[in-house]
Amino acid sequence: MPRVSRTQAAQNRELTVQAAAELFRERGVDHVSVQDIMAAVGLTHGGFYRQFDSKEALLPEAARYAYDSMTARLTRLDASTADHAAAQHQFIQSYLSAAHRDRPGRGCPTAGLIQDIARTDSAETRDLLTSGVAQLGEWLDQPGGDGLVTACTLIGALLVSRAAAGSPLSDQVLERVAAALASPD
Amino acid sequence: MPRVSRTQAAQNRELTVQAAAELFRERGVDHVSVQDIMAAVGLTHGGFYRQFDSKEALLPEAARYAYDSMTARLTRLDASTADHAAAQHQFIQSYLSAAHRDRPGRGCPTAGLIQDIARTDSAETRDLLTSGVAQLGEWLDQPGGDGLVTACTLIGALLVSRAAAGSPLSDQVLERVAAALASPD
DNA sequence: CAGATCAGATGATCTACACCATTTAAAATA
DNA sequence: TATTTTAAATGGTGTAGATCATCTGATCTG
Repeated sequence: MPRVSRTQAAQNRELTVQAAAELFRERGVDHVSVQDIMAAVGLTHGGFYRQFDSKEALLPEAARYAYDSMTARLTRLDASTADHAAAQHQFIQSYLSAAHRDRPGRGCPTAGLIQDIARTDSAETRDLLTSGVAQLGEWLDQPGGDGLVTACTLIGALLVSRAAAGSPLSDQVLERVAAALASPD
Repeated sequence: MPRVSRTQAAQNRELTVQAAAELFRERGVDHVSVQDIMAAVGLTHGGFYRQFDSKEALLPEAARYAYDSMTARLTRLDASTADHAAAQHQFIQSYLSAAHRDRPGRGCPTAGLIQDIARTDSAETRDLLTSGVAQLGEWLDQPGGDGLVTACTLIGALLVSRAAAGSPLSDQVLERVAAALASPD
């Protein structure tokens, strides 16, 4: 059924970006077809190219959406906890949870998109990762240690845990990194 | 020119695995064609399927080769330094170097293959990563801190640095993580 | 050294997908 | 309501690349 209201069309576009943001993080850009994305929204692949220039052009938009979600999450955490240190602690706990490991689609944009961003030509997309990591690093900063280093540790641990999924090491990594980040060293 | 001596054929097979190990780490399995691999060895794509069942089947062999190289490197480092702590220090320095960032093809197998291994169905391949990370973690162990955590930090930092290549953050990450791992905290 | 073997070359097939030209009809507008 | 827009569907086209059937001739075996 062709033609939908303007607002509906705009919403469809928005939903397409969101679906891409989820699927890209889950499977990686290469393992998601335009059909997959459109099917996730309940549309057919044909209309895609009226809204976007190419599948590649969707990556920056998807990345922006994912990073915006992360920023919103950090803000929400600060609002709902006693102090920033408590927010940091809670973030680290959930970042290193099995749930986060097993659900990359709604998880950390950096962890989910890092490889696709590493090989994209789009400077815009690369900038999104760069500022996202910098922002997270600052948010994680604390008297005792460099937040940027903490961010790298979290990202590395999550990626290793995902790649090792199924083996005992996968859980061990999450536990031991959480323990190390909790103790003052 | 068809038909080559047995030893030549065996060497060709070996070279194919090595080329795949390099190309896979550089570009990721999806961005390397069977032709690319065979061309790197100086052969045509046709003969590939006499030696290997599929491109997928090459991943475990390539991963094994890459991890063996890493193990050899660690052993060599221990042999060429005063004590293990010195070897660890030197490893960390070179791991976090711009050269390592810019040359994934010969670099850390975990950093290079982590996404492809995360997606593969091959338990054998996943086991290679698992034991590789565990081994590196033990090798990096020290009185002050958990080597597995250090390994995650290194891997995360390298991946972030690669994805951010070109921006100042890319160098910053390497420097600040190196500084953090050098100081006792 | 004759016959069997098989590494590697050639060329083709088959599939998956990105991308696009065209159509349709509902919504927007006048 | 008549006209104009345009979102989305349909149905391709073109290409890349994995896989394989077949051929060739050098190497290996007896």
